[in-house]
Amino acid sequence: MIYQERSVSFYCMKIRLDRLLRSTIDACFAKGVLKKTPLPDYVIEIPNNPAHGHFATNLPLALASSQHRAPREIATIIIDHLKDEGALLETTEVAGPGFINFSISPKEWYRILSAIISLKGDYGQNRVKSGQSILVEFVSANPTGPLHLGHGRGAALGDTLCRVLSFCGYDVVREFYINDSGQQIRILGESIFSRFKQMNNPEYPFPENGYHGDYVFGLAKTISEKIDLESLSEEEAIHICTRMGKELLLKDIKQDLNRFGVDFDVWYNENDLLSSGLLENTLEVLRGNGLLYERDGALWIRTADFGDDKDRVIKKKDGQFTYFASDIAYHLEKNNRGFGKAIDIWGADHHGYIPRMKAALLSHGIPKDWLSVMLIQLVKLWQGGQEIKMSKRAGNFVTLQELLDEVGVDATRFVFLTKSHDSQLDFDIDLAKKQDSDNPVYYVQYAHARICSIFRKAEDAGISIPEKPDGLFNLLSLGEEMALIRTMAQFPAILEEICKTLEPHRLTYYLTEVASSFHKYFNLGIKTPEHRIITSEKGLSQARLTLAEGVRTVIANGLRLLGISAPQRM
RNA sequence: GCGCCUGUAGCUCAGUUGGAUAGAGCAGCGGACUUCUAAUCCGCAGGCCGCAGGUUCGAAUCCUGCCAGGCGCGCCA
Repeated sequence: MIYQERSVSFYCMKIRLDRLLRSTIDACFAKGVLKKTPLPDYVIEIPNNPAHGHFATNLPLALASSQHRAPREIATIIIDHLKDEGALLETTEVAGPGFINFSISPKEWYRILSAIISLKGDYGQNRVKSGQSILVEFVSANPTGPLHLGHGRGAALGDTLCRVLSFCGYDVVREFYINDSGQQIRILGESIFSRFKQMNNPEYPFPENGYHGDYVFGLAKTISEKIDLESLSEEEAIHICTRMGKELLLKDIKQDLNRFGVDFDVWYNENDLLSSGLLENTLEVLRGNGLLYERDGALWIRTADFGDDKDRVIKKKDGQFTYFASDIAYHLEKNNRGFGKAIDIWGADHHGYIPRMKAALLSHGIPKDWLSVMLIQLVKLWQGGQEIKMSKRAGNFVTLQELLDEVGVDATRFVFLTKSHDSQLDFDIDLAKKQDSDNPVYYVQYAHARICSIFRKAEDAGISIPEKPDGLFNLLSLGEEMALIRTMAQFPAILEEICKTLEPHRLTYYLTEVASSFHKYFNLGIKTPEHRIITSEKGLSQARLTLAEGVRTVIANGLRLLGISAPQRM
């Protein structure tokens, strides 16, 4: 068995079903009841409509054209030849245009509940990817201002992706690249210095592309209190402002991220890249491979040979390197560190850089799919019914910090993770502020708190989950109970899918579904006391408590991966 | 002009590898608390899945062409 049953029981179920189908087809070929043809593409899926069973396959439909027979007829043949020796199935039926619907025997579902209970915090893990190393670079905000909404979205997305990847067995390194050299950071220094001069001379000119945010005044004040800037030459003073401004901002950035529940393993300085000679080395290698040439006084790299639209300048006429130059060196360095895969999370406005980056890597023999770039679309901010246009340079933007003050970490993370990173996100401040009971995050958290409350009640009543509850599971016979188990069973598959598609937002939707399924079940007990979790029958209560414990486990594990708290009371 | 992303209910968005009757939240209307927590549940209403073709047993999903919005296409950072 390839998969460890304890960690991926749901997949296991699907794999067993698939194996059963394949051996049945083989048997049909051997008996001559079906023509021997190559197996077509087909799926085994969970039908939308619960009346269609737990799993359905379109195999008969897919076989129809090569068999030259009606799909329903083929479906009947397959069903007639099924040899379900492991007693996996409860029912099978031909349905619709030629699907086969399967329902799995309750015994199999109980085994999954049993696994959840014993795995606890580990449920959902799988170790298939054990050892595969992966570098995730995200946020990477320039230390020229505080983090804003867009960074928050990237942080939430990257962090949760990393949590899921490592839970699924990848060896993950989280990295923040600090653009701490170059023109932008220089302008920061000039802006701070100008604000300092303006304290005494309001007429002192402000740099044309300077940073207008209020925080620059604060930096000027802080720095000038520590250093006597007047005693220095202007050049020296600007240098100090640049260095200290960057450090102070970086400290704030780290603090904000930490508060947001996001931590990095590596803070990589662009300066180190330059001072260590890595950039120079990279250029030499490129030159050695004949990938560089001079034109119009600048140095160019032949990215067009590797899929880019055109060649790119790597060193400007004035002798300065472009950002692209250090980005190439940086990504080659990532590759040299031996990662099996790299993921970059960028703002969508950088999408034009993907082909040139991949071209540069490919020119070194690094395949295009080694690097995956996830683009984050814009976050638009709404307040008072209209959009607030934000610009970092103009200094008019809402910071992550302000957002967290207003909305809180849990709700902010949840909102960011409900949308696909591919679609723009409208963040309505008014709504976010007033949201306390309507916020979807509370819906999920409430399910957790509710279960905790039931356990407190159970304790008072002297009921607890027995050491080995498995024997009681056949008391779980309500449709809602079985549906709950089936939903819980999908958790590992959801996580696996997130790793494959790099779409963490699936997790928020899934958890909402689990919570919904539980709330529905809970509400049965309001009208019908015998459907409560804690009933007059001890065995039944214990079985239902075990089920509730499973739900609590799934929600807690899921919220942990989202970086959201799972409160005991609300 | 070229490229990338998006277009699904009044609003914000999900929708698995192409599957059966396209979903959720909010907003609207009507119900359910002598409870295990009503931050919940149930029901009603709401849709030309941007438009037009094509592929096939079958399309929101894949292909082509349009339309609309966003973002890119620098020896800017």
